[in-house]
Amino acid sequence: MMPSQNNGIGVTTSEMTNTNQNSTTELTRRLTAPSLNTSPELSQTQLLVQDLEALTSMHVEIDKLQQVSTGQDVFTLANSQDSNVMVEKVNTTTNQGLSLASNQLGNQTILTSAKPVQNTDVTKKHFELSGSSQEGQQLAKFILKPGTGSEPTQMIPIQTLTSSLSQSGLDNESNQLGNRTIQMLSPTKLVSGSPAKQFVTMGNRFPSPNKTPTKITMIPVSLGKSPTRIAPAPSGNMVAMVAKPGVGGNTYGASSKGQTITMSPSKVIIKSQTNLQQQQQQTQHVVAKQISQPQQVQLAGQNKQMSIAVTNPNVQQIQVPGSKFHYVRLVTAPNTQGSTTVSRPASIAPATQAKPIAPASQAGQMKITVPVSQMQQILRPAVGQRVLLPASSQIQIRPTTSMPVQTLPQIRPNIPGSTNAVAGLPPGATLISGGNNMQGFALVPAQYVNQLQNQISKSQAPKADSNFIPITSNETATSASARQNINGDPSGTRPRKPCNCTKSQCLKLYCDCFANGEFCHNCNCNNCANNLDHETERQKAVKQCLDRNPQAFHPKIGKDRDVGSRRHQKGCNCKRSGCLKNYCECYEAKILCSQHCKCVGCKNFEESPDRKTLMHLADAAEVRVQQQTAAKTKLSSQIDDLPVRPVAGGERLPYSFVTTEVAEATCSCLLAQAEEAERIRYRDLMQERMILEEFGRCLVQIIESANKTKCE
DNA sequence: GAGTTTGAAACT
DNA sequence: CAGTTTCAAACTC
Repeated sequence: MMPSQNNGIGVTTSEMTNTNQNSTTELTRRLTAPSLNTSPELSQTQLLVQDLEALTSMHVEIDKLQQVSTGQDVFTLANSQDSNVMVEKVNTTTNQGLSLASNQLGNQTILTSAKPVQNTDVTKKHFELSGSSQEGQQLAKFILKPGTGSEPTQMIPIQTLTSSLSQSGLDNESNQLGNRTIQMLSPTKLVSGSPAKQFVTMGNRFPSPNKTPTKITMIPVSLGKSPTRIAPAPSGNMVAMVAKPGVGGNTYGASSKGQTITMSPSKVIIKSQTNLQQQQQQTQHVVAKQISQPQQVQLAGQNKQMSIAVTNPNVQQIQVPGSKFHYVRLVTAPNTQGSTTVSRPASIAPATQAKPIAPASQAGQMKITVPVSQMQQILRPAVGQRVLLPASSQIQIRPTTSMPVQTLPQIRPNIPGSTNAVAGLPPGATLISGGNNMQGFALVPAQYVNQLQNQISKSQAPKADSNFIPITSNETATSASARQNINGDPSGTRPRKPCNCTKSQCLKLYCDCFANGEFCHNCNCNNCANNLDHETERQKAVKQCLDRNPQAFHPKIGKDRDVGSRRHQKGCNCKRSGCLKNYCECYEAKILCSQHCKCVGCKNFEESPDRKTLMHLADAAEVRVQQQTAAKTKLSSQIDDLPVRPVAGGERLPYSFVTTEVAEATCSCLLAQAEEAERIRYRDLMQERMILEEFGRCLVQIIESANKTKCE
């Protein structure tokens, strides 16, 4: 956690080395002064830019800035007579007219230049910003303060602001990872005082899609080491705010005339109203558990769609004891290209646009649509942490290793009009009804998101639709495959067996569901608390288990590093089963006992005759099952092909041909074949095969004679 | 389906 | 850490 004194970039005002230090210092002084926002001079547009990468690639316009802040809240963006500010691409060669902070400390880089651009529109102020950054490093954040008239526009590094935050009593946590810094504000700040204090009105310009991913936040926020961003709002009087998450916090907020959205990795609060004061009363929560890095939040104007863009799926789940929510830590995406540059979605599209937010090249995006007008229907109070997911895509979700709290093995699509569509939805899922826009959507626990994104990115992102806002996913939850199914199904696709717990509330490792990090679903358990409705208890239980054994949720069957084969990590302790029954975890996992086992009378070793016998039996049984399955399939297909003959009063069904006589004749044939196979002393398998083949021939005969009958 | 056996998990 | 108890799955009848 970066101390607030460090101001996020480790640069103090006195360290600035720009050419207009005096004016910068003066502005800094004003900013940090109690009368900061009441200063007429400061009632000018100020833009806080999170990092240089954003600056060098973004194109953001903020218009209709209003006086939204008073007092010491440095997040307030004061109104300006120049109602617009535009930040454009860096141009290091034409630095002029701005007071700049320039410094570099450690791996932190700050903006080095900015200049106003010739205004073509007198209502707008343009700036060109420049700076240097080291890839993947902390970047500076600035306040842009456009001058009026001949007064030079000033730029102040964000550390000044940060410092002010601390002084103003806000919870101010910052952290950095890679090139991201996020500061946290107390959530109480979100709702206390004049609402106007806390919001920034933003315009409806958006970064060009073909530019580098934009990272502009009105207020940078950090959750742990995770970067989080809020994008400028697209239209209307947008208000953006970010606050600290936590039991009440770390909330990213944005608001427009009709809506206020506060968003965090674990919680999204959406308010819908026309009055900011009413907002506080009408807050509803969309709790996004394990949501994948909500880096960008966008809001359209009233009656328009709210957009939530979430990028970078690298999420670590954070278990917070006693917390109602599952928190996530957002971590830097592993860079597979050897570069430290963190790739980001290239654009932030206006929610009002009828175009997809992200470029088409951004495969793997998950799209979320939340028509504001239906928000009340969609968002429920924080019963659980959920995120709105499109249920129309084929989704399979698998448990991940790193997440003790996990998901169901499968989410089936919600096909509009299908009554079965809801059957496969996970616990906590909420079907969306109502407007057309919501068709095919369901609210599901957000911890499914990782896996969901994983799947989506593997297959295909849903087609671009103006009704959707993408949640980009450029990396998948890789831990999913790590958990091996102890039943020998590493794919995890096999449906999990329902548990039958009666006393443990499914909150102990006795419960397979819980032990596998899954919610109970379609189980036969009593008094189950392994679900979203008992999150607190569940969290406690998870913590308890982890306290007892940090590896409690790790797969029991792993790979032996030396041998490279699967083995039980702890080994079994069997005493009476000889490790040849499913009581034995090794045997159950179809692996041999190892030196780690403390079993007595073990027969589960390579050369064990008992084991070999069992294996043969098991193999034979398996083959038998396969053959039966194949025969059934073949038979059913032949029956399907069997033509039906119309009879008086209706159609004659195929089985009408299989009379008692025919059945008896068939049995005779089969018996004869069995005797023949026995006489030849074929192995059991072969005998079965011969009989089945004979049965097939009988069937063919039946079918042929039926056809003849039909033709006659 | 009820009752028994078994071994992992939980507890002391 | 060892002994005991609890628990739910596996197994038997």
